[in-house]
Amino acid sequence: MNRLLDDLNEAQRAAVTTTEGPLLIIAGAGSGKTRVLTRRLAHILYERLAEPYQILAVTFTNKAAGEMQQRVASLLGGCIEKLSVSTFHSFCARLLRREAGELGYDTSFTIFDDIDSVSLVKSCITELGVNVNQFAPKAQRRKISNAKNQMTSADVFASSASGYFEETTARIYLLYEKRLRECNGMDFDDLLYNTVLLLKDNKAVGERYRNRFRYVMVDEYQDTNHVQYLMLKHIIGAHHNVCVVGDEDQSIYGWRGADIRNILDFEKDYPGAKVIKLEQNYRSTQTILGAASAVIAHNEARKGKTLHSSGQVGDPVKLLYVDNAETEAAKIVDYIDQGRLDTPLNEMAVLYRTNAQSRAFEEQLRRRNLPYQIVGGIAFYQRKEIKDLLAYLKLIANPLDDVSFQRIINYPKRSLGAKSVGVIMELARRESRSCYQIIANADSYPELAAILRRLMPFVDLVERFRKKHQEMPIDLFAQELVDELKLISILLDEDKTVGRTRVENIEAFIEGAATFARTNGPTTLVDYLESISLYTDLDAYQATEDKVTLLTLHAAKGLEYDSVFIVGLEDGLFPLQRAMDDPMELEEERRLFYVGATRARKRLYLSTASSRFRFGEVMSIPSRFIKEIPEELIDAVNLKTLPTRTHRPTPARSLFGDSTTDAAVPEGVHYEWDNDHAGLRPGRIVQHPTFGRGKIVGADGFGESLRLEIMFTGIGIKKIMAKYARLKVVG
DNA sequence: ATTCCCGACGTTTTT
DNA sequence: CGTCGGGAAT
Repeated sequence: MNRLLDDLNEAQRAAVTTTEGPLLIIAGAGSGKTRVLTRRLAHILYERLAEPYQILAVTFTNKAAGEMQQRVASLLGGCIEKLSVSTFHSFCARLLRREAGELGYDTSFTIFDDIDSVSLVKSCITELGVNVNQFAPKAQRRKISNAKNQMTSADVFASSASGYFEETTARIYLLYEKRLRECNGMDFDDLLYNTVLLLKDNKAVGERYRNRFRYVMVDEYQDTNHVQYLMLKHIIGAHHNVCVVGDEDQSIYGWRGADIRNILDFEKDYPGAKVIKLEQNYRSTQTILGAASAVIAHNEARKGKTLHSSGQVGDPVKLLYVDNAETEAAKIVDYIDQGRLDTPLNEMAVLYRTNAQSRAFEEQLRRRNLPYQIVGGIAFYQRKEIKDLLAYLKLIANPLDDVSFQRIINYPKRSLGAKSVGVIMELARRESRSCYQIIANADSYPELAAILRRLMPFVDLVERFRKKHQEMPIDLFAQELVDELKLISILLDEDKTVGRTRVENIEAFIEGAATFARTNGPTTLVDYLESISLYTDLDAYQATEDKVTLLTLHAAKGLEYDSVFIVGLEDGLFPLQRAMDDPMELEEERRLFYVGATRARKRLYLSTASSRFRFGEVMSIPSRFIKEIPEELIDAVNLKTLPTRTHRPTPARSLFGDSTTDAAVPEGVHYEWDNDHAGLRPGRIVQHPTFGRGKIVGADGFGESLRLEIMFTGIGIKKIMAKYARLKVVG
């Protein structure tokens, strides 16, 4: 009677039809999760259990949200307006746009992206006169972010801080919050944090949303962090109709605060919860699934489930031993080229641990004229030229935004350097106004008399465009701004080599704005900026074009390909060095491997290089994950040339033991290197290029992560990473 | 004020 | 290796 239940297995059908009360769906890789989610949504609507606007469905990426929305629409034969399938962040942004006043923000608040946020932290650090070397803006911002993800306000953080370092972080946090508010800005974390504040503490607002949403659905629940967890708690009404879908084996965002306990403890959190496991894998061959399952079985923190493959046995996992990153790329591109005979390029993907690894593959692919696309890397909207242009738009939309102000007040050059900006900032602080508000009234401040002539054109420009922006579509607006600033010719003059691509990026930006204007009809500048802030490169990715895809393992989550190449499988790279001493982090790396391997439908290739350039040269040994795959599933190919070592050791390398300088690496799999920095132990006297002579007084960690405390004469104790410092043992 | 050069420093993954 | 920031030179 209801075709929504067609071609679903029993577990899937149960998941779709269990609509009332808390429900946990454990969805193994390739088990038809998206299908279940969309059918479930459609089922609720089809059965008239709720109106579209009464359902809240959240995912982690805009792309996933968009796809889900579309699939539900096509299941129900029409477009579903008002169905809010969105990301956590965009849902919160929309809610806050409406309710910002309740928290004392203006509704045109600006969303500070990562870069903006770090630069604000940095200026706070400078303002406090704190040593920037001791308190790196990025690290501080990370701490603030972690705090917010735990719903720890600056005040609470400050009251529990002890010791100089924590107390200083607390001061930075407090000032950062103050400045952020003055800018009428929210960072990414605030979107979630403030939403929780509202839902929790504001009776009227909380009630409104709790009454509205009759059904709540969350995808990728294993990746939710504490704030997101709280947000759900506070938005779910008395009905407790909450359905979460996830897979603890695919939790790979712990470093961003995701708390795997959310999914592990769901049944405790929501008493009476039903649990449905989807264990039938429809994607991969038995071999691939067997390899992935064998590896993940080494993890302790699991609910435990067994995936069954319905596919064929398939080819063995191919394992490549190569000399270095270049040969690795060359050989893999060989395989890609050959594979082209029966697999289209868009069905092949190269997965790596760090973005930096993409370069070698790009080179090889370009050399062979094989089309490719990279997902991720430097996000489009984070490019300098785009950020600059965006800063104009942001300042026009929000004159309180001092961060954007500082970015563009002297770009293009207006002869307003650090000194002038300093004067403006001081005035701003004194008058409790934003920088822009100060210069908009520059003539009433004698301090600005000297630079008045240089300020006026800038104010004039911003004012003219502010008046304009409601009258025209956003792309024309941006175009006029670019023309007015003469950005194109400035970019071309500025830099011969990258100027051209920057201009192209500006053009692409305007193109994107045009698309936005076309699809969203008449919108405000604020809406447009919001959509950009929450946009990621991944959202634009489509595997439809006939191109090989290069992407990180993280970015690959949720995607699938016929052939998958997981490269750089070396201890120290994958798993990363820092994860190797910590069992929890190691488990996360293992899950990452599991995610990667289960992206493959038919063929899985792994590769490991015996030496790889990373800050000078580092020898490496095959990833421990390789050994966790049953041998009978692997077809190993040794492409190493012997003898291997032809390079001369760099200064840093000479610190390592001599075992690596042996000319020939034995045939096959096993080679090791001395992980100790010979002689770098307490008591020794060392020579440092900048600090001079010093005595090692403490050591911590080993190998790559060896940290030393060295007492330098006349300087004091310094903490130094042995792998970076060019230390020489002298006594 | 701007430009250019050098050294320090860091690198995971991203909504 | 690349980026970024600081400092000196123009």
